[in-house]
Amino acid sequence: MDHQQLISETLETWAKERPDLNFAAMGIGLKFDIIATATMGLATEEIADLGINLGEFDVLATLRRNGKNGVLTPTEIASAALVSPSGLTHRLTQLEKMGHIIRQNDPNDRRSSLVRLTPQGRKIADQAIERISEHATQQVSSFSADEVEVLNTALDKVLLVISQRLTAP
Amino acid sequence: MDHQQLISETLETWAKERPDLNFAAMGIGLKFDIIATATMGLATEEIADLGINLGEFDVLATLRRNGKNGVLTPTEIASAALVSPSGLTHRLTQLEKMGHIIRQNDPNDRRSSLVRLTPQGRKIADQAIERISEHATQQVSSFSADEVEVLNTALDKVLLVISQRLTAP
DNA sequence: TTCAAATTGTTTGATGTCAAAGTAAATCGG
DNA sequence: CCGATTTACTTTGACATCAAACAATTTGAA
Repeated sequence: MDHQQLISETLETWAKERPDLNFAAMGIGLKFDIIATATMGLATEEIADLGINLGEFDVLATLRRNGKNGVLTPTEIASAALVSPSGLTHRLTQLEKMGHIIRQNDPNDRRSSLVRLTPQGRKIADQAIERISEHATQQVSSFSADEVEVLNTALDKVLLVISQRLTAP
Repeated sequence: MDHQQLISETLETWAKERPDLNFAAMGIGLKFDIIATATMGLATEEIADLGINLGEFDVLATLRRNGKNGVLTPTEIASAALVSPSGLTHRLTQLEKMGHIIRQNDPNDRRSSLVRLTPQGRKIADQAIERISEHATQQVSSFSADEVEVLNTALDKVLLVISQRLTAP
């Protein structure tokens, strides 16, 4: 069964069982979830042969993006990549094994460390971002510029609601 | 840092480092991911005190929705809940421990089994769907009916692209 | 100065998921 | 009718993630 059909059938049967509730908004949430899961799954496949997953790419990308020397502390990476400290430790360990990053001592703060992108890691990051950006572009290639604009605006509005809800629970 | 800001900063720095690539579409993908993750996280919190997570709710909901007797086979549930067979087995085991479902032998096919919602499980499912539908409604409460319509249309279009891409890899 | 509090990164333990192998039973082709 | 294939579910092993506990270090206030 098709995803669209699955969602509409879900909403219809719920409406029949619980006519006292309103399910219109829930459909939007379901769609977000299915779209995000599928999109991330496809992106993961795009870079699988580079030997990294999407989380590891996110770390490389954060280092690659951050300018001249490609050096950041784990704390800086974690907040940019929206990952827990323990999750980041694991990613860094994997990336270091692969030779994509190295961990050095921070001369100014011995609690901390400096994560440095290696030339090899930089190369992988560049290959991955090419594929991922192209894949994303292709995914909305059937949209007009106006439609992309409308979609972005709507997404921004949802993001705003979420940010408010997260900061003021 | 705010999610919106994080995304726009990411896109801007990428554009500076790789002016040869187009990142407009990638921003949409990032937004989908962040929205879906946050939405599912909030929904999980909504039902946490019922003792179930979102995956387990999905199983209860599938049974609850499916009409008169609340009985389905694991295969039927798995395809409706978009979960792997092994993942479903684990969810059913947990739900059975809690007394929300029971597994019975299928008299017609001894390979199969019948998963039945208990009265207690039905009660939990009803409480959960109330909270989740209300939470979803609240999340888009700042949207006009027109805006909801526009958003749904855009999401449907993305879903269509994804379905095509998944069925024809 | 000194010691309590905060910060940084890692370790540990638990969870939820999947892919692949495994077991059991039904079905289908010759 | 019987062996091979398919189907249905479970088990196993691996993985990514998180929260909480931890160790090392810095900061800041008395």
